[in-house]
Amino acid sequence: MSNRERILQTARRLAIEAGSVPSLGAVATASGVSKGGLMHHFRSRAALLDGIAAQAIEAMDEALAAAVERGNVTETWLRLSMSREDADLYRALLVSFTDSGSTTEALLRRSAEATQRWERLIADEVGDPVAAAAIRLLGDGIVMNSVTGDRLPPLESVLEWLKPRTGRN
Amino acid sequence: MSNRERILQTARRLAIEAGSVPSLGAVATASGVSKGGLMHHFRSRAALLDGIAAQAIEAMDEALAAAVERGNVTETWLRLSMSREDADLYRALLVSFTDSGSTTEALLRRSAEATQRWERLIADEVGDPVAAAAIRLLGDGIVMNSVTGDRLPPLESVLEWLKPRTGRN
DNA sequence: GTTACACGACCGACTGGTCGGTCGGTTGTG
DNA sequence: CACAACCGACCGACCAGTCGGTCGTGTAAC
Repeated sequence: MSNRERILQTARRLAIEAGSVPSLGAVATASGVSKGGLMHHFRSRAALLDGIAAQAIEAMDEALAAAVERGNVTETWLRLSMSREDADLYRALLVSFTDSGSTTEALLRRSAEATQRWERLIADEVGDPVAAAAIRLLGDGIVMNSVTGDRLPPLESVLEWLKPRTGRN
Repeated sequence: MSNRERILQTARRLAIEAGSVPSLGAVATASGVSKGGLMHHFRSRAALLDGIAAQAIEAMDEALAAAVERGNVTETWLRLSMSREDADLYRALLVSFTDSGSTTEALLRRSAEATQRWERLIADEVGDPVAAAAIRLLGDGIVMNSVTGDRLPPLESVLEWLKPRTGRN
């Protein structure tokens, strides 16, 4: 594995653990490279965040593409939203974007595009754009709620509740 | 208005504008008090966050209490979630909680309690705990989505979509 | 009625520490 | 030699929290 990849992996893990992407020094140390080494691969903090986000978006794209073939995009979306690890990562990224002034315009745009892509996949499955938007937003809400660790309704009951409103009738 | 109140108001406004609660110095300056003056009223950054959150929670409690009498808790919940100002404030608070190490245990608990309170109000109205949870999470998702400024489906269509799944049948 | 004192509100310089980013230099490989 | 990968000391900005001090007011002793 290249050092660049190792840095990305480590940063991802630290972000999940800490709830936000830690300092560049911390990421460098944990990755086993010097600060200069990190800066060689990522010219700024924004570039690092960008890299982590790109990785996360790609992973979600792949998971949903596989779900399309299985015909359970909605379930996969909600299941991943409930996943501790993924939720933590997405929340950490959101925090890092919002908080620092290091948000790239390009990153925001790519993030918005990914969101639209995923919502379209859901819409293709449930056949109703409003339902698709609601399901996507429901997932985002689930992600955000893991901050306080609230009890969530089990996935099955949510899908059951969703049922009469989805599926091409 | 007391200086304490003025600080709280200013901090709230800055948080909405900035997407996170700014530094104590910035809040102090914008409030027209010195750093020491701010520290006199709020002994730590955590205390300030706590104060802002308490204010926000109280405002939401009042809005929902009024909605109960009007019988439109669900609509009010979603409408406030879509409100630019409220969404920005809640997101800023969430960011500040997650990011810094200054999250109070008490604050997290009070926040979780408020969440439960609101979800119960929704459940009372729609008569289905799963639907209530979904509606609450939907609102949270809407709040989080205003980061990227995605287009949201209009409130009316969401309520329309919700209709067959709510109301005591 | 004035002097003395206590007290809360408020001030702003300062401290200790963190962080993003820079830079001159070294290593290793084609 | 050239060039990319990598190192780590260093810089300046910033930030939360501290501290010694000022000022106005209420209160009580004389």
